[in-house]
Order: sequence, then structure tokens, then C-alpha cells
Amino acid sequence: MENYNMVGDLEQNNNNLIIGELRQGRELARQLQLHLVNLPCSTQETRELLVQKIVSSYEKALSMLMNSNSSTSTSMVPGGADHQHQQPAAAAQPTYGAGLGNESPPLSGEDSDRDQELKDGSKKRKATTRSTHQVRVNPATGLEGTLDDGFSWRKYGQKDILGAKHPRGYYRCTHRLVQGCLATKQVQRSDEDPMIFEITYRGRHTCTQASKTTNNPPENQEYPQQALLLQQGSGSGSGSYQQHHPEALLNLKRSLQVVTDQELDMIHHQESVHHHQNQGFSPAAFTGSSSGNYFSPVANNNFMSPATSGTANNSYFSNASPSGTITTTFQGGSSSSHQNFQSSDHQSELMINVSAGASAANSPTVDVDFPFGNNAAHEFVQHDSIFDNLGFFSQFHPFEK
DNA sequence: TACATTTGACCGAC
DNA sequence: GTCGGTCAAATGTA
Repeated sequence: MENYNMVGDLEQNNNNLIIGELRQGRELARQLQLHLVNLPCSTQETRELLVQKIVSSYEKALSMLMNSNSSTSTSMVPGGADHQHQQPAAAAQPTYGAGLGNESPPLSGEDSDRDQELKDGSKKRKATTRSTHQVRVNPATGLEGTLDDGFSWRKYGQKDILGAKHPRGYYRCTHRLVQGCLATKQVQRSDEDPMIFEITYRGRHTCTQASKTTNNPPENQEYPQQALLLQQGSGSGSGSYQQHHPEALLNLKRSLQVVTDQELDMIHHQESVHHHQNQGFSPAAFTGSSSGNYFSPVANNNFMSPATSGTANNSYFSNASPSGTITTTFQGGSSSSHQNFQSSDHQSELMINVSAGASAANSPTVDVDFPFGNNAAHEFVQHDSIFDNLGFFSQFHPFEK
């Protein structure tokens, strides 16, 4: 019993530390927001410093969470302890908790399978892990916001799914044929909320699109959010979206907010403990830090419109909603944290719900399924079609039956 | 002309 | 047998 209490105390202490880190991150994010919105004359250095601090805070928090998880021998997300590929830049690279990002590279055996698959054109269903992302778009304004993960996708199929109101779209990397890139994704409109699209990624980008824009090997592919974060935080990569699209970035920074599910859990827990004290989490806490950095239109322009290549209107964020919110959720923990957001005063107009695929739970092979690479950020920079096809809902609705 | 999307059919997993 | 994932021909678009 005493031991139990000690463990409980330790956990509580750990929680407090995590909360402290998150709060610090929130505060820093607010400062960054101030700099970005109200102090446009502030130096780039200052902003980068803030970004680095923010990243550091969240890194610490996530690290503590992960340690906490591993110490209890349970992982919120399958493969959580499998972070064999922590990047040197990890300090500026959110690990996104257990199981997200930095997954082990595909096992050679699987590679062989895939090579074989390419050769013989097998339609064998892949027993791979997946990462699922839910993208919410507000019909009022967010519809104009194109969702893109920075990679070029080509739609190769659409299928009615049993029990689903809307068909599922199947996309593969545009460079599949030329470069053998096997990354695929599936996009399906939510039954409950037509404004939510569930995007499931499979496989890892091995194309030059994924590698040329950064020096990161495919196994380092991360969420574009992270990539963008890295870009800004490190000051490198100033190929920089910001340089190319300063206004867009600013708009985005104003409009987007990110919080991880774990953070939400922490906050909710904290709120429950502290009876919803005023300092309860506000999505706005992440404004600024997340916006430009984290905004990663996960849903691809391909999804709603035929544009992966030159049809960009270059309005990256010009029509982006002014108050979009990205929610990063790690499934396997609590679910649907985004609903909390929706019910908050901070109306989310764009929400990305990132979760680890459940299938990873039982898969001994860690097929890296996070198509977003750091490259994505660069692609984000380079790819003029990232936010093209704004108003994609009004263009056509391929998933409407 | 080149590239993307659509869509019915095929195939393997379950 | 059903369902999900993929193929590939037809079609569309710039």
C-alpha cells in the first residue's frame, strides 16, 4: 500500500512536471504569438528562440510522458517504445509521444514484400500499420483551405465502404512508378461529421520528393508539422516557407492552434483536479508556435480536387480560415479530444486529428507509416500547389454519393 | 500530349 | 462469400 502511494506520488510529481512544461510551452507560444501578430518588427532571432524554447518544453513534456508510459510498461500507442530513430535534431523535433513519428524503418522483410508486390502487381492486402489523421474543415470558411501534406498524391481508386456513408478514396505517391515510392493514403469522409475527413497513411515515402528537400533519410520522415517546426526552430531550412510566403505564414500563425491529445488529457486531468480553474488549457495557448509550424494540411489537394501539380493558385493561406485549429490526437489514449475543442469558445475551423493506427498494436513489424517527412516542410515551401484548389468543396465532391 | 481522375473489375484477406 | 485494396482502361483537363 505504501509502495502504491509512493508510486502514486511519483506519478503525481511527474504529472506536475509535465503540466509545468506544457504551461511553459503555452506561455512561450503566447509570447511568440505576440511577436508574430503584434510585434511584426521583432527580430527573426527572437522568434526562433521562442520557437526553440517551445519545442524544448514540449520535448521535455513528451519525454516525461514517454518515460512515464514505458515505466508502467504500457504504451498508449503501439510501438511507443520503439523510438530507435531519435533524430539528432530531436530537440527541435517533437516526438509526438509514443508511436508517432520516428518509427523504425520498414523491416527489410517488408521491403522485400513490397518489392515483390511491385514486381508482380500483387493486390495482396498489406498487413501494415497505419496512421490515421482526421481533418476537419469548416464549411463556412475552412473550405477554402486546401489540405495537403506536402507530398504529391495520385488518386488510383475509390471504393464504397460497408457501413460508411461516403466512399473512400485511395491515393498513392505520384512517384510510385518512376521511383517506386510506395506511400499510399486513404481518405474518407466521416459519417458523423461531413466536415471531418479521416486520412489513413500507409508506407513511407522513398521518393526524391521526400528526400531531396531535406537531407533526412526516409526513416526520418515526420509529420510536416514537425518539419515546419524544425525549419523555423533551427533557423535552417530557410528555404523557408516564411520567406516565400510571409503573409501566408503570418495568417496561418494567427489562425492555427495545436495541442496534442496527451496535452489535452493532461489539461483535462488538471482541470478536473482544479475544478476548471481559469488557467485551464486554451487552444490559443499554442497559437503562434503551432500555426505556421504545425499547419500541415494533411488532406491533400488531390483529395478534393485534381491538383497535385501545376494547378496551384498559390493562395497558400490567403483564404485560410482565420481561426483554424489543429488538434493532434494520439489514439489509443483518449479519443476524440477534438470534440472538446469544438465545444470550446475557440471554434475550430480546421482541425487535424492525428492518431496512431490501431493496427500497429499487433503488428510485430513496424512499418513506418508516417508519410510526413521533414521533407514535407520543404515541399510545403516548394510546392505551389499545397494550398491550391481552395474552395475545394465548392468545386466538386468526389466523396458524395 | 501528358498527366490526373473515374470507375468497373480483379484479387487476396478475412 | 464478402469486403477492402488495387489495377487499368476510359475519360477529363490544361
